[in-house]
Amino acid sequence: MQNEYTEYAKVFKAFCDETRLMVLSLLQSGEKCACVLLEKVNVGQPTLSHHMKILVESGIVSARKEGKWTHYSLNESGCENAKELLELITNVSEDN
Amino acid sequence: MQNEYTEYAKVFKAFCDETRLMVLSLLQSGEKCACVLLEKVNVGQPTLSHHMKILVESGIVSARKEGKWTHYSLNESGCENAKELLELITNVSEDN
DNA sequence: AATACATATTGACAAATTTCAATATATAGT
DNA sequence: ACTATATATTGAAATTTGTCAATATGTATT
Repeated sequence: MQNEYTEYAKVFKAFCDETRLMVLSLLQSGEKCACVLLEKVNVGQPTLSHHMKILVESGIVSARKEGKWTHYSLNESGCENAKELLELITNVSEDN
Repeated sequence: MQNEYTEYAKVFKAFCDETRLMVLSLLQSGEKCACVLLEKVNVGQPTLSHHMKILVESGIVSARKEGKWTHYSLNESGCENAKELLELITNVSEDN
């Protein structure tokens, strides 16, 4: 294939791994640095880094570098976009 | 792991494959039988059947058997549930 | 500049997912 | 009962994803 849905799927992939969901849940209470996330989540540092990359690339999470640290936070417009996509794909059309 | 997020992830997995997104999009205009979906989607019959199983088990789609045919449709409460989960996981908490 | 620390990248392996061919099941029509 | 049709299941191959160990990069501190 390789169509519009490929792009949509990429967004939803952000949400279909339990480690990523856990990270998102941690970010709901505000920006967190990678080292804090690492303490809470049960994976090694390179694995977390990999998941953060997926979250950032899907637009759901923002990264802010500050000295040695990387601070992550929910990207509100990215989250909005995900919600809109979900609406788009699940809403029943009027003229059924 | 194996926690609440495992269950959430299962719901989002329904949306993270482009074939499944295409099927969902087809179902937006109303119930369709598997044979109709098969014509539109670029995978073989066993593969479609596999995807439909995932969609049904995630609660996003309902199946209705009628004679030889299986008719699939969007399950509105399942879709609602998915939207609520997405809210739940992306909403920034007040007391940030 | 040397060291320590935080994070990212690479490469390899393991596990999960997608796919198909072959086959099974179930129903309808003859 | 036989045949045709629609869908499901099984088993295997191919692909993708998640994981870790090792290493690289980049920043701060001494």
